[in-house]
Amino acid sequence: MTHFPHSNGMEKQIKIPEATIDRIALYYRILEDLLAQGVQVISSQKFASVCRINPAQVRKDLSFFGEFGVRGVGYNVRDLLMEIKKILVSDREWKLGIVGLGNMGKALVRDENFFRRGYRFVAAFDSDPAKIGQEVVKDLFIRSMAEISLATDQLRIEIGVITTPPLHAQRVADLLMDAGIMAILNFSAIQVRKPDCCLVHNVDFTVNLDNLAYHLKKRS
Amino acid sequence: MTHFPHSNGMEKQIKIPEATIDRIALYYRILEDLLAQGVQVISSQKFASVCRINPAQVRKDLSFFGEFGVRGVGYNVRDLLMEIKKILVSDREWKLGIVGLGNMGKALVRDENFFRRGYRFVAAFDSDPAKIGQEVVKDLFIRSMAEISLATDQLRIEIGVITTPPLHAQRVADLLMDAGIMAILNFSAIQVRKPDCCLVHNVDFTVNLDNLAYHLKKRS
DNA sequence: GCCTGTGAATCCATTCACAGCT
DNA sequence: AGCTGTGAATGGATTCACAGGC
Repeated sequence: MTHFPHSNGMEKQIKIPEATIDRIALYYRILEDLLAQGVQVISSQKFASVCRINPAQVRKDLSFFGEFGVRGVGYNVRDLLMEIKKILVSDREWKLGIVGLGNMGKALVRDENFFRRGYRFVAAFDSDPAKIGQEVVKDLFIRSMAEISLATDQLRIEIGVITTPPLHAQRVADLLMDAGIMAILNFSAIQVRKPDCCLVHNVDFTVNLDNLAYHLKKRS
Repeated sequence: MTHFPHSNGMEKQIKIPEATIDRIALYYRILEDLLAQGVQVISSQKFASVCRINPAQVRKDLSFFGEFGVRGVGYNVRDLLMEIKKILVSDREWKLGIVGLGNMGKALVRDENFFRRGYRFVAAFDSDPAKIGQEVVKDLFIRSMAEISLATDQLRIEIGVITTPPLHAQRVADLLMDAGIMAILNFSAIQVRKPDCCLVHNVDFTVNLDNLAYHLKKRS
């Protein structure tokens, strides 16, 4: 939750809002587009209008991490992209292990967005004996659940992705955490119990739909 | 953003936090579990500990919509479930149309969670001529993009789901909005431009991964 | 005694507004 | 003149703490 701004070591720690991290990830994606379009320099004003947020928000978000702009000018798109890459630790690959190769699991490992952003599925596990040994995508063979512990260690898996039915999810999460994994992206519709040291993000699209439905109804 | 609490009409409008709506959706899922486990009554204290949030938060969230508990006792699980069902408008079906039947699109229409929560995919569209006519799931045949407008109207589609590549996403969103759709769940990695009247939720798992990666790094 | 419902207090995030640099 | 970086002000959301009811 805290950070040494400007990376020169000894200042007081500053709390960085969680929302800022997520927006920075968004900025990264939009800066990529701008660069592809040949934009070299952009003001917080213009950039914010592309992102559909407040210009001061952009400047404040970036200011948590350093001073990346030029007064009177704006931000160099390529440079800012590189800075954000460092902030988000997107300047290296992250190794993922996925458990549960049903429709959703398969869709995720085949989704090239993960690869493009530096996320590599290096292992896949399923409890269905019929699936074990299947090559779900080039060079990725489905392993048994019993292999989770060893493979996590040997392949240095850093983030676990759970796409099993809810009933198995807690057991799978425990296996992953026992194997030393500190971060989990959980697509199963349960709240995973976990120690404070482990990070878990839950993804449930039907919650998004409930939210949309609520607002649709309210407007009508 | 506003609501008439207790549903008797003429009180001043109260702003309901967006986060409250999302938590209410979470409560709904957890109450289903509790009911399945045979729990009949639960205090905000116990319920909050299951949800891993603050008890006052639970009570405050619910209080925006009415008084559902009994002082000195707690909340009746079945009754609260029914009340939340009404709040979230989960007491009826919602019709979805999906555009883009790649890996992710197919995984979504085959995911039984949507069905269980009352969300029905009633139409599927893709631009690939080879896919048109395919039965992607029982009774759901892929249509051409040209049919979006007519089908949306005839089938009374209420929410659009976009699972196309980013390049097509804006065009698809425009088609859906032109056809009168007021809510979109967008899985493509772009920020959709839209009028204020239309609701759009963006889903990008790689943003979740970026967030996890950031925190993993910071801790190490 | 126990637990809900809620105003008040606190905490956090966003936006304003301007000093400071180019 | 133009735009960043940031303290101060505002606006929201969460939590506290207790009055009120079972």
